[in-house]
Amino acid sequence: MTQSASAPGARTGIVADDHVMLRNGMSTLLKTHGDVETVAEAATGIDAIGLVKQHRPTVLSLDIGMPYAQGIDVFVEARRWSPETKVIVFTGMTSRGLLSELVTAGVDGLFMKNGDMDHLIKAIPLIISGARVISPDAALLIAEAEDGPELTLRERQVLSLIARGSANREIAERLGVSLKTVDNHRTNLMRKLDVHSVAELLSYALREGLLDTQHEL
Amino acid sequence: MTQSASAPGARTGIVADDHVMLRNGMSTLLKTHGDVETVAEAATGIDAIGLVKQHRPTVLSLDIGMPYAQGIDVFVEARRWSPETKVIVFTGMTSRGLLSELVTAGVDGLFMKNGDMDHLIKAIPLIISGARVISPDAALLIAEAEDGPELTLRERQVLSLIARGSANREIAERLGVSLKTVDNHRTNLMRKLDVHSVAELLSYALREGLLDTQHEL
DNA sequence: CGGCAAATGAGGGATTTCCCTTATGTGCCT
DNA sequence: AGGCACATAAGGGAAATCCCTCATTTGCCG
Repeated sequence: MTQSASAPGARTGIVADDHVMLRNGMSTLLKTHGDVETVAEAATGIDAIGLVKQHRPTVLSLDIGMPYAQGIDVFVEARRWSPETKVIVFTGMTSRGLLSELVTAGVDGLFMKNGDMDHLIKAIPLIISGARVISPDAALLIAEAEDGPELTLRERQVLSLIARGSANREIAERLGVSLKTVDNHRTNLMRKLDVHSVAELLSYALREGLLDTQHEL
Repeated sequence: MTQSASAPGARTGIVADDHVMLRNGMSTLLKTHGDVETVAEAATGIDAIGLVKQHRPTVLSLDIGMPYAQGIDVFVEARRWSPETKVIVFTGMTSRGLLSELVTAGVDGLFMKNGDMDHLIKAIPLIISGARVISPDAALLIAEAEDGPELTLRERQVLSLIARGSANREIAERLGVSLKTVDNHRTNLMRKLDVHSVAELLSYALREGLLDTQHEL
């Protein structure tokens, strides 16, 4: 805002995605519609954080489904090290909970990879000038999350460990509580989600992005 | 082969992927490195099959992780309706079994989305002139599959049903066998895969693409 | 302060897994 | 004909699950 806009090279960008082709596409988009020069690319969450720390770019385009460091953590870290960077999340994940968290955490843009590209294109200049834009498809998914069941912190922890293949006893040890307590959390979890087997539980955890499909377990 | 090669517009392509940006990228690549004009795009497996049937293009670029009609079936159908079309699979799926099947089924090119793009770029002209090219990273994954455990038909069926959340009793009914038989298959499955819980079993099924993360269950 | 949600823990019972052994029939390959 | 993989089925026992009820402590909010 203190700088006039059209000076070449004034705006820098970092593009983080594990697919080269998408990084190229996003770079082009940023350049064409936002006059943003991509100065670095990252294929993992950790790299992305490091590069943001180093370059403090105008814009960070971020996929939150990358190997090593995932989900909302990458965004939070990036923001911590460079609060003025506009963060655009462009992702294929459809986890309602995760998208919801991202919005709450304060991303500047949220767009789905399988969505309409026009939304993104039109939003780029707006975001650079300070607006926050959530694409319609993402907004729809988030709206669905509102009326979903709410899990407590402990329940989410237990669910996550179940999903990773731990038995109740292991979970009890890791959380430092009794076997019976874990059993109770498990029961409550299943009641809340209206499921009746580990597999169904897993399916939920998967949808909500509580599991890393590629690397965990 | 009966036509000389460099006439503009002579080569047509169809690009199937559920992400617009990747379709754009692939179209550009095909045009630049293969003189292929993309005549249609598909975002689902069903659409892809329909379009191939209709256009019978020189090249089909295919992601095998799309909604509606998945995996190897899309390739098989495409080949049935247009046997002379060169099919390049460009995917993010890392299922060793699936990749292996694709090669056996006879795809002309196999490349990973998170791999090095140069492999793909260099391969495009080769594939058009009749070569079959499997990228190094895909080849590596397939090699790993060779010394993996082999599951029988029944075991795969049982695994798939377990993964979808069915209890042994349901599986027994659906397959029309005794509860004990399912139990036995389950035991064998776990021994072969060296896992000891449903969650771990699920993890395997997921890695191998036996489950549709997006739409099943 | 009373009410309430969250987390903890236990009792207890029905059901299901998990995993071992043993056994039969079928079909395919040599 | 013999060998072998596959699918089928059963017995049986240890362990884990699923799912009730009940109770205590903590902390927050009006």
